[in-house]
Amino acid sequence: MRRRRKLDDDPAATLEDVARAAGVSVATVSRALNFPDLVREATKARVAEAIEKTRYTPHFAARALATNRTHTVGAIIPTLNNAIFARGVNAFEETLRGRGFTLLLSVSNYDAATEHLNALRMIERGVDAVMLIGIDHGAETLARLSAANTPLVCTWSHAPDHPAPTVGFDNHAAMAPVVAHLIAHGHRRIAMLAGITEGNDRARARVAGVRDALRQSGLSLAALREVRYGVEEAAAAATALLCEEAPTAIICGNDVIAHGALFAAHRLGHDVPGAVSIVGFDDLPLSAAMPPGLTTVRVPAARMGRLAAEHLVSQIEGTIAPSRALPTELVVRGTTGPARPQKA
Amino acid sequence: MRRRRKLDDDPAATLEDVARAAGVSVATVSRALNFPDLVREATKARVAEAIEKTRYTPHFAARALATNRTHTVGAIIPTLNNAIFARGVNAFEETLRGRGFTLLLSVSNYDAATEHLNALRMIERGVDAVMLIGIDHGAETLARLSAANTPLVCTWSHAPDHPAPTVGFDNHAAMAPVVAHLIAHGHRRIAMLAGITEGNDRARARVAGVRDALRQSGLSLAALREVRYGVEEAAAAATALLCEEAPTAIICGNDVIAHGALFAAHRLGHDVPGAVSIVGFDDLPLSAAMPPGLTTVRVPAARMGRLAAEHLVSQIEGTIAPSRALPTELVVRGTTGPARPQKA
DNA sequence: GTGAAAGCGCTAACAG
DNA sequence: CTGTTAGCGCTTTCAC
Repeated sequence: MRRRRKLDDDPAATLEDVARAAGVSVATVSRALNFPDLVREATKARVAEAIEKTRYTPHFAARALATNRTHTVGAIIPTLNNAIFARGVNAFEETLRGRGFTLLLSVSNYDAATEHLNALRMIERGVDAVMLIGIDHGAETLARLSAANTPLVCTWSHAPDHPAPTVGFDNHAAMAPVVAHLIAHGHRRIAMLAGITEGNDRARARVAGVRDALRQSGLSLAALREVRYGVEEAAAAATALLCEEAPTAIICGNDVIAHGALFAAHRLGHDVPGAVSIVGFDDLPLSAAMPPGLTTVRVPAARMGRLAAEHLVSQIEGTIAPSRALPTELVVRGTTGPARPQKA
Repeated sequence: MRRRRKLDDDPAATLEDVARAAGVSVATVSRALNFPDLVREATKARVAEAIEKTRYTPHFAARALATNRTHTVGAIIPTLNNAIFARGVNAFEETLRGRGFTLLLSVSNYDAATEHLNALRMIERGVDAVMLIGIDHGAETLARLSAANTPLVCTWSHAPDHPAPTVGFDNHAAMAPVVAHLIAHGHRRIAMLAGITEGNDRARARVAGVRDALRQSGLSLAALREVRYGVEEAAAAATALLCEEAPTAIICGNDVIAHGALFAAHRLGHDVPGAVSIVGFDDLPLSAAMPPGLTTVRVPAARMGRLAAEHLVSQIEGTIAPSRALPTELVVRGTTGPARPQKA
C-alpha cells in the first residue's frame, strides 16, 4: 500500500533521508541525536552535515509514539482574563520551555465539566504532566489523570493533605494579617467583597480566613457579598455595599474587585481611607501605582509558576517532589487607615 | 523484540484491546470512532460498550503519525503579562477548542530569536497551524513555517500586502481619529508616550499614524518617548515628559502606559483633562471604570482571537481564507478635554 | 561503534 | 459493512 507520501509535494526529510545522505543507518542518526556519546566524532560530523543539507526536522509524533514521552505539559486554568493567572502561566511556560517542554494550554471558565473535558483531551495528547489551579477538582478528573499515570500539581492553594501535590500558598492564613491590620486601626464594621466561591477553593478559603480571624477578636463580618471577576461588577456591588451597610473597611477577594470598590467609593464621594478602608488580594502592578496605592496581599504568582514547572519536571524525571508552601505578605499602602468614628 | 509494554504496570487500553473486547477488528473500532456512518448501529453499540469497559483513551501520537494531523495549533505571543494579549489568546483558545483543536502556547518576550526557536519547536510538534502577533517576523521563521506547509495567520495588525494572511486592524489609521479629536479640542502641543518600537510593528504604526495625522494639520509631535510596558515605567516617563515638555495632551501607545501617565499627572497635581489630556489604546475594562474614564481606542481583542482561530481552521480545512481588517473605535471619556490656554 | 529489524498505536487502502 | 494488512517516522534491543 503506497500511502500518501504527503498529499502535496512537500518533501519533509525523514531520519531515513538523513541516514542515506550521511551514508549511515537510521539507528546511527538516531543515536547521534539522542546519545551523542555513543557515536564516533567523525560519524557525528557527517550526520550533522546531512541534517543541515536535508533541512531535517525531527518528527514529534513518531518520537512520541516510540518513546511514550511527549515533552509536553498541560495547564488548565480558569481564565486568562484574570491578570494574575496570566502572570503565573507566563512564568510557567518560560521555565518549562527552558527545560525542553512545550505548553498545552486550555481555559475552563471556572467550570468543572469543561475542566474535565480539557483534562481528557490532554491525556489523549499524552502530556507528560498537568498543572491545575486550586484544589477544587472533580474526583473523576483526578482519577483519570492518575489512571493515565500523569504527574500533577495544583497551584494557587496549599493543602498538605490533598491527594495531589500542591505548590501554592495558604489562602486562609493569608487573611489573618489583613484582619489584624484593620482591627489595629480600630475597624469594627468590616465587610467583604469576595469572588464567587462556588467551585473556587481560593475564594472560599479567603472568606473563611477573614471570618476566623475576626472571630478570634470577637468580631464577625458586617456583610459579605460575592462578585464576579471584573471592575464594573465589583464597583456596582461595592456601591450597594457602601450605601446599605456603611462598613468602615472592605476586604476584597482580589485586586480587581478592590479597584472596583475604590472607584465606587470615589464616585460616591467617600474618601479612601478617610471614610472607608479598602484592601485587595494579589498585588497587581497597577495596585502599587494607582493613587493612593492599594493595600493588598502580595501573591508570588510568577515564582509560583516557575516552581510549579520545576516541580512537574522533577516528577517527570521520577524524583519525588514534595508539596510546597509559598509565603504571602500584607503590603500596606494608602487605601487603609484609621477607622472613621462610628456614629453612636 | 518485546518492547517495554510500559515500564510500569499501567495497562492503558489500546484500540486492539477494544477490538478484542467488542469481538471486531481494530479497523472497525477505528471506523466507529472516526466515521460512525460507515458502521452498523449494533456494531457501534458493542464498540461503545467495549470502549467504556476498557476505559479506552485514543492515543494521540499514534493517530498523528498515521494521519499527519495533530489537531493542535500553536500561538506565539510576546507576553501574557500584557492583558490585551491575554484576552485575545483566551478567546482564541476557546474557539479553537470548540472546533476540536488544542492550543500550544509560547511567549517570545518580544525577541525575534526566541520566537524563531518557538516556531521551530511547534513545527516539530507538527502543529496544524500557527498564530503570530503582528507582522514583524524573521524571514527565516516565515520560511520554515511555509516549508513545513503550516497555515499561518498574523493578528493585531492588518497588512493586505503581507506574505502571510492577517486578521487584525490598522494601527496606523486607528490614530487619525484620536489626533482629530485632540485638535478639535484646540490641542497643539501633543506628545506621545509610545511602546518600544523596535521589532514591534504595532508600536511603530501607531507612532507613524500620529505623526501623519498631525502633519496633515500642519503640526508635528511636541515630543516622543518610548516606554517599556508597565505602569511604573510609564509613570516615570510621563513625569519627565510633563515636566520637561509641558504638552497639553499625551497620546499613549497603550492603556497601561496611559494609566501610568494618568497617575503621574495626579501625583504632580496636574488636573486631567484640565491641565493635560491623556488618551490610551486598547480599552481595557479598567479604563472605562477608573475615574474620570480613559479616552482610548477600542481594540476588538476577543473578536480578533475568535476570528483568527476560525481563519486558521478554514485554512486547515483547505479553504482559502482572506485577510481580514477589523475596525477600531475612538472611545471618548473623561481624560480628554479642551486644551488649556497656552502661555504666550 | 554501527547495522538490521521489530515494533509503538492507529489509519486507510483493498478485498471480500 | 467488516476484516486484513501495510505502513506513518522514530527508537531500541540484539548481533556483529
